[in-house]
Amino acid sequence: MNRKVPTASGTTRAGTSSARRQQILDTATAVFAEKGIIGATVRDISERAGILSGSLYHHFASKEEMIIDILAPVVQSQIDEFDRIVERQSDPAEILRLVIAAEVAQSARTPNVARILRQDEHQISALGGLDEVVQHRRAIRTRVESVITNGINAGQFRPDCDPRVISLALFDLTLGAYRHLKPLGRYSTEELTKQLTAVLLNSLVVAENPSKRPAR
Amino acid sequence: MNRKVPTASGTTRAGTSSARRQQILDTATAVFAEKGIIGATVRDISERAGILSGSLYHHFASKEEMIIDILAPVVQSQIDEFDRIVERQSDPAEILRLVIAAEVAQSARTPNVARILRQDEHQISALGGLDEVVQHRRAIRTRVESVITNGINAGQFRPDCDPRVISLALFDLTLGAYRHLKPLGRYSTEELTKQLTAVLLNSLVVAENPSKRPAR
Amino acid sequence: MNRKVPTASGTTRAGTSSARRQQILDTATAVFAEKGIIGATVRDISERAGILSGSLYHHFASKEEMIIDILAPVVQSQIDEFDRIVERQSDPAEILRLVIAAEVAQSARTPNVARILRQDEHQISALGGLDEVVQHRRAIRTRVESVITNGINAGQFRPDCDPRVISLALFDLTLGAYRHLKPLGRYSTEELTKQLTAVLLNSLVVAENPSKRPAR
Amino acid sequence: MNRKVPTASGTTRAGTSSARRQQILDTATAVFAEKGIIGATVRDISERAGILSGSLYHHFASKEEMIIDILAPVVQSQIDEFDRIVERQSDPAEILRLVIAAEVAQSARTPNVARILRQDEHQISALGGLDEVVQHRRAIRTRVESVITNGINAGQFRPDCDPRVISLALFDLTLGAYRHLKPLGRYSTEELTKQLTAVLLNSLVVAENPSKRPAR
DNA sequence: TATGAATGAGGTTTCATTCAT
DNA sequence: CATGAATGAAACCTCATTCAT
Repeated sequence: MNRKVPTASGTTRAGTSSARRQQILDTATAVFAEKGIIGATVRDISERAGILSGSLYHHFASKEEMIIDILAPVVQSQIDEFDRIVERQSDPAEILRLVIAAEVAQSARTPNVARILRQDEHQISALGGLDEVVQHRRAIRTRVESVITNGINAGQFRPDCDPRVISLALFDLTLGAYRHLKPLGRYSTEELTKQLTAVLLNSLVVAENPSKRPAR
Repeated sequence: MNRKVPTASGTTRAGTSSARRQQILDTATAVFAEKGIIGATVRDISERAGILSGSLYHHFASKEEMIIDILAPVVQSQIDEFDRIVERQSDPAEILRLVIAAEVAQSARTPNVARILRQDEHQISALGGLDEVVQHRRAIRTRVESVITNGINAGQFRPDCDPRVISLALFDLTLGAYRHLKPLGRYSTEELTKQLTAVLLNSLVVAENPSKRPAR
Repeated sequence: MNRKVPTASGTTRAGTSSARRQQILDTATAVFAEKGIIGATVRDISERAGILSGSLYHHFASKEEMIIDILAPVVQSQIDEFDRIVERQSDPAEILRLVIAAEVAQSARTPNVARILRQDEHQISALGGLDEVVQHRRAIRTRVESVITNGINAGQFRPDCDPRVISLALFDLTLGAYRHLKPLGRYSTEELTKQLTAVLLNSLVVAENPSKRPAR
Repeated sequence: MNRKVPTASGTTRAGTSSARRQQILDTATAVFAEKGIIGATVRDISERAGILSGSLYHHFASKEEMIIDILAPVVQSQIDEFDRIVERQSDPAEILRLVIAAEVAQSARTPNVARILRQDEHQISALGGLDEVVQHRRAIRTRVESVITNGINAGQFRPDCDPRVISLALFDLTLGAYRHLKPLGRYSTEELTKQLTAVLLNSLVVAENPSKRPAR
């Protein structure tokens, strides 16, 4: 029981990770995205999963556990991705470019989770038991700030840009990416990445000479 | 906060706009901002207002009415402001600059409302009875999109920028402005406006020649 | 609001101590005694009180609070009584006599509470939030043990009596007193006290001479 | 524990008395004693038995059947023992002495069952299907009362002792015996029997002359 | 206007029990 | 015999709202 299933992260918890469980989790993700973490009732989820509400508790200890199991792997993978990026790259501009690409890709892969993270930021903070998730997200933001600061100190980024403002902007914009992406929107991941990279980096990188304008 | 706007709609019902009513509304705004529209209970608000929960209903017909009375005037004033701007200005870049400034100023004036609009976007859409507010906000966004399209058509903005992306980005960033502003943050309204204008316009405006780079 | 009503102890809590509250509390005491702390549902209580189950929560924060508010004053008064006794008396036999009388009197005054304390000892220990009550009861028992030990050391009580056994016996018997008392049973408080005193003290007191046999 | 008594009734249904069944029953007894009949869930028991909760129902038709199968044999053996005693003895004092000894011995043999009988008296009465057990226990008490009455009528016991009080006291004290017994407590069965006999009989037997005091 | 009691619908959760595999 | 998924009733509790005083 509870063999470590590759849930895209090491977040396997109490509940068994059966196929049914994952199926319910997917349903729940959609419902949470549609109605919000609080607005979505356990009955909403169970009905859509073709189950009685009490039966959910065979798979999950609580509504909160469902939410954690939905969000934690994604946030963890964001951190992992970030780690991989800064491991391979040292150029601040390049790092930011890759971070934006990664975040947009994540939004494309798990749009419902992105929507939840964006819409229910408040409830997530207040939920208790999601402290880990919240802290992880804060951790990434802080590290992106550092990257920007490094870029400024290296003379590569404009000194009049506040790293905190830019960092928050980066996540504000990439988190909302799901609104533009297929199938709902008209953009592919790559095209949207280009757009957002342009918005965020053009304002940041010092234009040494016209031929080297960073984003097109 | 919340100068007596014509209430933007016929939503004013039972309660006349007494001083007490406004005082409760201010308290409610703070509580909604802190706990979210759903998370904040009528009792939370009444306790903070030094009143019993039942007594709130002498001033407001429902929790929903409170929310409407909090949000509608602000959103209406955003529209009015926008109207005033496009009335006086025709240059797209200049319009965007002024819109950004206006939005940031609004965030500075009513930070709690900004926080509510940002955090509870979802509940606001789903609440029913706030359709007006929701439509107003959508209306502004559409009109900003038009302005950007005009700029592109006029050759002033880059053709590879999607007006919808930029428009959403503009509101994403300005709505979150309250996080940087005093008294919580370190920025004055003007300084933050400069930062955000840089982020948004640098990527947009065609750099005809170096001496004309739009934002510093 | 919440003026300190003389609840027979200092246990006034969050909920207002209105007349209605006390009335509900009395009803609840009867229901708890009949069906047991767990067996009695919030609906059982509210129905008998002529109220909807949700309305109980206007008066009490939780079922647990009800239980605490029922038990704590009685247990506290037991402690107070015990304090008063040992203040005035130093003779161990006399103390025990008075303790037995006090416990029986308590059982007569609040038979339902006695029944709850006796029947739901287990749930009370496990409930959490009743630690105070549980510890109080344990405290009295320990102090009665000391009194018995003193009696033994003074040569007044038989040395082959275990204070712990006698102490537990004393509370076992007096707690069950409500079963014999009017109106349910056939005994008055005084008569039953006599009976139980006989049972407990005859075995304890060293019979110095026939004319001084302790209980009749 | 629980020698294969003829089950005292026709309650044995689905499960044959396999070794596994008895093993689960022992586990259940411990859990019921620890958490109480209601507090102990079927899952608690099954977990401790290393089984899934649903699988319990291959051995028992219901939770109630488990309880019956735990309690009935013990209560039945108490009755049998009592029968054996009154068969051989006619002296009321001697009968009581032997009854006390038998009850304490039972408490020593099956302390968990004793604890259940003592703690969950209420739930047992209310459970339905345990009527037999309840009636058995009541039957013994009534018969002990008769013995005491006989003793009074014979001039052997004090006339001012109420048989009902003494009878209840006897079972109150012996049922609680498990609290004093090894391995938890410090007493052997014999020593505790002596103590309790002293408490109960000293108050009862008419002291004809000092040399004949009944209990030491 | 304010109070305080009450409503009633609905929320999350628990748990004994059933049953196909 | 055991599993694991599911059931369904019922438990405790929340909360926006109403209303007599």
